[in-house]
Amino acid sequence: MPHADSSQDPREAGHVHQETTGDLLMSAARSLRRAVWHSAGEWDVAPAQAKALGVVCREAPVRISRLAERLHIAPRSATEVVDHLQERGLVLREPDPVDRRATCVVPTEEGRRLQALLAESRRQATEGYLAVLDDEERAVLDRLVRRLVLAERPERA
Amino acid sequence: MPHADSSQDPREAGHVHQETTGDLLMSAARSLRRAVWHSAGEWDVAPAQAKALGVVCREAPVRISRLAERLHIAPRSATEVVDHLQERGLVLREPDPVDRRATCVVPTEEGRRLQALLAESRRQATEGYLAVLDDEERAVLDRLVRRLVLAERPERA
DNA sequence: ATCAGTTAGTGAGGTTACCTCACGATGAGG
DNA sequence: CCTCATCGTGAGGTAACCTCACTAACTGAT
Repeated sequence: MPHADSSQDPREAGHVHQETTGDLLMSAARSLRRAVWHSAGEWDVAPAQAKALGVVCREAPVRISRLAERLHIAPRSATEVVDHLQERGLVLREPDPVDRRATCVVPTEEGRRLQALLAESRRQATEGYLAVLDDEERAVLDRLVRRLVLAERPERA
Repeated sequence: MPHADSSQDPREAGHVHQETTGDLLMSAARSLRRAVWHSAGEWDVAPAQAKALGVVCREAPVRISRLAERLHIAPRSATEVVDHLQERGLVLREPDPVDRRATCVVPTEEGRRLQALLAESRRQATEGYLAVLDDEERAVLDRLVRRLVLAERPERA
């Protein structure tokens, strides 16, 4: 009845072997996300904000509605993401010159610098996480997960 | 400047090709999570509740503190998860016979039935998502992601 | 038996990150 | 001009987590 010593609990002993490929895929991704999140710890940037900053730097000037699409969130929520980034001096709002209803978001110099640091830390964390696989295995994994992702967005091939 | 027609935006054309293995892994997992979530839509169960119900059914009777460990959340939060499951008649709280401070959570018949349905729907959604890969590719993917996961929990091998 | 330290669950209060609805300003097309 | 649609955001809300504090109960030493 008590679960004081989980390392002796027979119900867990073979747990990894019972996990399906799907479970493992999600588990691996979760671990990678944690590694990436942890690697960016010194800059205190939430994942959603980091992602938004990345979109802004890549697609500037970008409308808030467009940012919402890219982040898969409601436009109202994208407003708040931009609020936070702007508060930190990482982005600016500018009027859209061709449509006065719209607002364009652009990165500041500081925003671009932070984005570059975050991208590098993300790259290193990923590299470290995948280091358990050799070059060929990584190439195979890349091919397989790319297949999965492309199957969902064939128009992007 | 305007992004009205994103399918014509050259900045996105080669996007998938620029994505790293890590990005793709996380993207694939996200899509799988969405597929699983969507497949369970008719039962209106949040992912966290589904996961908790699974733990309760597998390890019953299970203490709330143990459940919190398994869910990687604070015990206080596990209390609320159990509250919600109990409100839906899916689990019951019982006194722990060996420690009067503790509470054990057990599934109801309805809870077990729903868990079985959720597990099957999860299995089917995963199967569907991975169908784009042939048997051998799936086996390779399984092996690779299992390597990644085991590298993190070697004591569970 | 007593006591100090620890454990278990939960009330109280809080935060984050999302959401819907509604609204004013603006644009497109008839 | 008018109707309908678009854009961003104010107002208000929820889910899912958290910390802190507390009471009840347990453990082990004396």
